[in-house]
Amino acid sequence: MQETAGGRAEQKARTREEIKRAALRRLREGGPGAVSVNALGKEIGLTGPAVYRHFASRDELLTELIVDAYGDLAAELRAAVEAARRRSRPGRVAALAAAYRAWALREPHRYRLLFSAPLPGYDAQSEPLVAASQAAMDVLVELLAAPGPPAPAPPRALGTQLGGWARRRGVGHVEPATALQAVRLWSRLHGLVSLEIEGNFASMGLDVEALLRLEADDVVG
Amino acid sequence: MQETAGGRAEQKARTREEIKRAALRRLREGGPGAVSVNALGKEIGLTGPAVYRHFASRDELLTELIVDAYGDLAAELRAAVEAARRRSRPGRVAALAAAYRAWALREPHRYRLLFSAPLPGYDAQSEPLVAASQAAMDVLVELLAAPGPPAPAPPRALGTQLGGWARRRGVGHVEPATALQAVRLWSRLHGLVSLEIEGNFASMGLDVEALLRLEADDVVG
DNA sequence: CAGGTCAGTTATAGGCTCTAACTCAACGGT
DNA sequence: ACCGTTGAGTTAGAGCCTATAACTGACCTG
Repeated sequence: MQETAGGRAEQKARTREEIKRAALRRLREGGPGAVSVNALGKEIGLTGPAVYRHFASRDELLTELIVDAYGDLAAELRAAVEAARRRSRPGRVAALAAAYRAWALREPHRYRLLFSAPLPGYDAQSEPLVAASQAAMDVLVELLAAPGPPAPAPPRALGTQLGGWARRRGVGHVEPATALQAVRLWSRLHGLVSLEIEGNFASMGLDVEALLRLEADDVVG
Repeated sequence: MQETAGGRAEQKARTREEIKRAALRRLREGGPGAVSVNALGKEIGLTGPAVYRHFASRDELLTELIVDAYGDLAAELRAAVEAARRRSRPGRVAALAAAYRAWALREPHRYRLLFSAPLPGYDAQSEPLVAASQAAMDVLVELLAAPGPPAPAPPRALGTQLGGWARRRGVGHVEPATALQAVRLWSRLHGLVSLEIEGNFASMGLDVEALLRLEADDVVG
């Protein structure tokens, strides 16, 4: 052991990462069912139970994978928006949409992890998960909150709800109309991309990219 | 045994149904992970292996649950459209959207079964599954193909793809523009409803019904 | 250098899917 | 009316899985 330098803490961190890498590998190759604690241990030269020194349970490990995935997705979206910063507002939204889809197509196993509860009594409402998810949502909100043509006002009741949400989240300056755009964009992205990933468009020979652009453009007007 | 009349075939059919009912019960109460062949058997007074006389594998059982669920959903949508037959076209679309959401909220465990692969190497592309899924999609297409204001034409390439799809499916009379509306409606419904079911709107206090109406109106309006 | 900490081990409990081998009641042909 | 076949049920067991318990031995600290 101790091929690389570092004390116990560093070694432990390295092993944790190694386990997570193995988990992602197996997730990619065999789906969530293939991510078994025993198999992960074996894959990195440990026995099964040893893994429990690093993760309290399989749930904890998967939760961490989910949080990481949200982080990666958010970073990718942020980068795409940044790269398109010279383009028009609709152009930036289209760039974000394309990046969203590209990430999901590149890592469908991780995208699935985010949006379909992989566990028996899994709690998607747990603190860190909600936080991670909202961090990704923030990218959309920020982009849409940038100066641009005024968004159509939401119906009265929805407007109140969206305003309340923005206030509770500490972004009270965001207009309800903008928040509505963000929600619409998010749900449209997710709808199209998740259907595509699960193969529901496979038999249709559709250019989902074009469809996505259509839907994204329609959100920002 | 043999409380009710019937020969071996009828008895067998009854037991199959009983197993499926137990599976739905456990699915509702404990998620996909709780649908174990052993537990199902016990629940209806059999040993675990006996269940394999009726279903070749757990996969086969789940596949049948999925096909049934698609059927139920399609029937419900059809009924909603029928009940709203006196209303305007947008009114009928709104009714369908509401019915879609209502079904999903009433049976989230079954909705999840439809749209998130619950199994290791599950094949969502298998013949019966695709057929069942398209039967549900047909309800949307039929509704939108009914006489109404002309839908905006899709971009050239998308139009070609949608036309080809309609032709291959034997509904060549359906305009590409109509097919596009169906796909947009479908993906928007799924996006909103699946996010709602997974709790992603929970912290937002949103009236998803209103949001859904907005999105549906936007497709036909 | 003594003592504690902790990552690893083996053994084990209890669950799962699914197969094998067997039993025995009901059905159908003669 | 009998008797062979069918088939729905049984128990036993292989080979996975998650997770815990008890133990070992290397490292770090005082």
